[in-house]
Amino acid sequence: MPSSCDPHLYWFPFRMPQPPSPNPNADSTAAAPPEKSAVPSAAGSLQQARRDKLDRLKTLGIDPWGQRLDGVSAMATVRLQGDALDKNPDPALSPIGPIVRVAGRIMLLRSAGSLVFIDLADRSGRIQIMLGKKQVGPDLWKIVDCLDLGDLIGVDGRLGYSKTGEMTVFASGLHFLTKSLETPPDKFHGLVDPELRQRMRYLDLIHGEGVRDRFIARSRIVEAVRRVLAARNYLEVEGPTLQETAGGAAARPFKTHHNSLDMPLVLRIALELHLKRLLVGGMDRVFELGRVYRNEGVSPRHNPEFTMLEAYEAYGDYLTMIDLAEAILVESAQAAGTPTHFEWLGHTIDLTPPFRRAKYDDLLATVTGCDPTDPASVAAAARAVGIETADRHPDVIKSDLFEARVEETLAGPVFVIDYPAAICPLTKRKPDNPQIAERFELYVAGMELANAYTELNDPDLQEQLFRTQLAGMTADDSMARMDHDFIRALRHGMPPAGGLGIGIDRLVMFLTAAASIRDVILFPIHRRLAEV
RNA sequence: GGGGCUGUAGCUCAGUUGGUUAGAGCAUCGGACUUUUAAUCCGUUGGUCCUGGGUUCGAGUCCCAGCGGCCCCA
Repeated sequence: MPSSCDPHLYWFPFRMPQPPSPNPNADSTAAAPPEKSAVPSAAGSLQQARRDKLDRLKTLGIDPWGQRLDGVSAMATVRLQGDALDKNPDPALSPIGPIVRVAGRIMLLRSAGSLVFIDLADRSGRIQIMLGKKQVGPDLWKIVDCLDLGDLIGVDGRLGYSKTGEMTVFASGLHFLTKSLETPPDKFHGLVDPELRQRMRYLDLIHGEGVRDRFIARSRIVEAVRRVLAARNYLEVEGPTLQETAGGAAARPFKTHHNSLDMPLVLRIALELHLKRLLVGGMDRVFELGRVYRNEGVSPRHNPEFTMLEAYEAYGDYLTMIDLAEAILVESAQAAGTPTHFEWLGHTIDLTPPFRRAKYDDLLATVTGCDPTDPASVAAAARAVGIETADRHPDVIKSDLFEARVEETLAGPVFVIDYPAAICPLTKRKPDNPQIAERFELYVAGMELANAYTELNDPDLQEQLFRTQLAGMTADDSMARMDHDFIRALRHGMPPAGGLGIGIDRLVMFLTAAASIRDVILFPIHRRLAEV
């Protein structure tokens, strides 16, 4: 696995979905506290063997749960040192390198008589350790006898190359750090069952190829997002996640309750309305990177909690935010090590800026052949693909048609600009055409990645649009719930502004070529396990 | 909500037309080996075949229901 040894390579090719795998009960068995069962089971005897070694360590005066160990070098650093050495395979001349100290988890363990080879892993990579009975002496050798796959150890030794040319730390010192009492997954296949991988992410991170690197990439991407915004003098803020009214998006909220205030609350579904209040408050350029919660279905592209970036810039508009979105994408891609050209979800992606820009109506006309300015023509095209048109707003029909026909054609990245106004209740209309809203969405591989507006700052129009949206809808389904305090804030004067939202999980999916949002969320939601 | 696939040892997987006591690799335990690379070789241990019904002389296998998982569609 050269990839996990290279601290600068975070990008991994699309991982094919693995076939489902057996044994949903294994998880609950493993999660249960160890029981001394009268009936010997495989799990029980495997655990017992490890507990026996734990006891042997105690007898030897070794703390099986370890202590602080200073001066540990990362595997990647040690490998760079090793690369600079003479790769002399002659055992008489090797090792010749510096003495290093490494620490990590035992991934592979090969015993050849009184010689033991270990593959030791930390976050940055792996390195081979050689322990010789003669070299470490009888006392340390008793500890070597107690080692299992999965244990954590520290090793002092000279860096060099084995007879077969493998970079190796030839151990002279051994620090036992932590005993592992559970059997690790198959050392070659690792954890395959996607459910087990997600429920036991800690194992997936240890054994799954590219898994850890993908989450490292996620961290680098978030760093890059903050870097781009900080460079533009944006201020990072934190709005409330507990709210009285869930506004800023069309989604059902999770409901909760505050005990001492005896007050029903909902979890936020968007960051928008509070960030705009901050524009009123003179914060001028603000962003929040935060979790939002939507009480909706689960799919390869949806998790009930996910991470959003929203950024608002006073005195800008949606075209300001196009530049910002493109900068964020380009910088993030560099940070994640994403190649400029790659395949994702069946689409060929070219990340070379500037990204294509296309008008909503033009795309609709090209793909469907209808006249987007003529509601009758749009409705006819919609009915042709089975969309209900009776008693529905023309813009809603247009939006459904766009989703049905155009989205899947957008390999992207492409900025779709100028949306039908009626589906954009928080967006400023074009000065010369109130039917068109100053909005863009960024599409890649048929998926919405970013969404931005010239923000509506007319309090009377905003209130009217809230009421229009509310009419004929249940509160749960409303696109925009009435938020009187927000309207009052607008009456105090919100500067003209551009606003941008990016789904961070989808951004990470895109830049690491993940097929499912569950591959980029460490602990995605799961059904509860059946009672055993 | 509809459809398809799927659940067997700690992990990864076989399991024939329904037929004796359910198998393999890894892992475990015991043995050999001071240069191994998923080490190898010899031996060993380990099972609520997801759960509950049903059909049958006989069910891991067929039927029904349920609980999970993956995918597609809405």
